[in-house]
Amino acid sequence: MATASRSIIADAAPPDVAARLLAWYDAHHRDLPWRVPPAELKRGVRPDPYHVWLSEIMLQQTTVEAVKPYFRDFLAKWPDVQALAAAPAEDVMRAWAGLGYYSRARNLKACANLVATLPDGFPDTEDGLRALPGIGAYTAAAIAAIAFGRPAAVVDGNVERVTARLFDIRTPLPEAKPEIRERVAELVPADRPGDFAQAMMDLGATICTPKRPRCMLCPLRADCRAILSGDPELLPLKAPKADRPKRRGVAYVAVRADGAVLMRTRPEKGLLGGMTEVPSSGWDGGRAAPNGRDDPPFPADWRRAGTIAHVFTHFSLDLDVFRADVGPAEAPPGHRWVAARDVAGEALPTVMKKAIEAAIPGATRKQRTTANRGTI
DNA sequence: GATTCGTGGCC
DNA sequence: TGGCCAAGAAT
Repeated sequence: MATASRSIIADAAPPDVAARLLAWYDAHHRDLPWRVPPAELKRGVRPDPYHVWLSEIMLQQTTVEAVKPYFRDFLAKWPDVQALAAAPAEDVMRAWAGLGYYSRARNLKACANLVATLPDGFPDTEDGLRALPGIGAYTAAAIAAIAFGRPAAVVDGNVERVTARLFDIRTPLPEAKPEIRERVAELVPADRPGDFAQAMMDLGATICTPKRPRCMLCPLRADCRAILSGDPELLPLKAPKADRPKRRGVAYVAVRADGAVLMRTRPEKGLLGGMTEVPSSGWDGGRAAPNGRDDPPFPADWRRAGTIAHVFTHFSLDLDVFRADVGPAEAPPGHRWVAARDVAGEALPTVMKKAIEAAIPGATRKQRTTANRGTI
């Protein structure tokens, strides 16, 4: 009888799933620097689209804890999109250094430049947002829902996991994405789409976690089909990942008598695009260990300073670091001498900080300077 | 659809 | 230790 009565829409979710999730969110939401909490939202406070956009770009494939200090720093430096648009691109890259996925910073700057010319600022629709650089399907939906109250289906990794478990979807990712998107779209409530999106993500981050989900605390426990028909932790299924090859390279840290370090800027596109590096060999896996005689930026008494290991998304790198102490010299074409006190302020990706630290301990540590000690 | 693109924390 | 994962986008 019960089975017969629900047979027409046998796999539809109960109509009050969103309401129960929102009630949980009201009580258990995370307090985040870029978030307008539900109580304030109900009081009429509107999120700043610039804050929402900036945080969403930073949060792409990046943990909340890693983003927090960068978000605060960016807001302090550039309080609105006009300020960011007016900033030199190099300053933006320097501020982004360490956060990873550096094309995000380039796209961020390009997007700010564009939005600053629009009379109404950020577009308030999913399609309009989707057309901007650095904004894909997820981010467009997230900004549309959170900043503008649009009923968009916001699907990130958290939502994929929660939804796959809620509906016991056993199709592996990424094949299951369209089905998941449809399921989420059916759940989005008309009145609080932004809070719903953030509630799904908070649930995924704190309760419906990848490992050892805390199902006993889950507000959707009664609705979850993975609990009934299996082990929620096993979902979502995922296609096997490509292996991560090992590569090796050589980095050269040339130190002048006054402490200046020889550096250059990487090409705009590709790995670590637009970021600062010390001269180095290619990082091809085929190259045998440091035969480095041919690679140094100029002949000198290069001495091994150590080897650093670094893991990128698609390869692991062992980098042999050589150091040479040299006298006054012209920087080779495409290179520049960076004064000792300015090294820490360069747009150094983490792998380069490691390499420089191996040759000059303490060189990349940020310290007070006369430039920032007295001001502000 | 498959690749490329960082980094740090966790178990 | 090494694999996994994190509010994905661009090509």
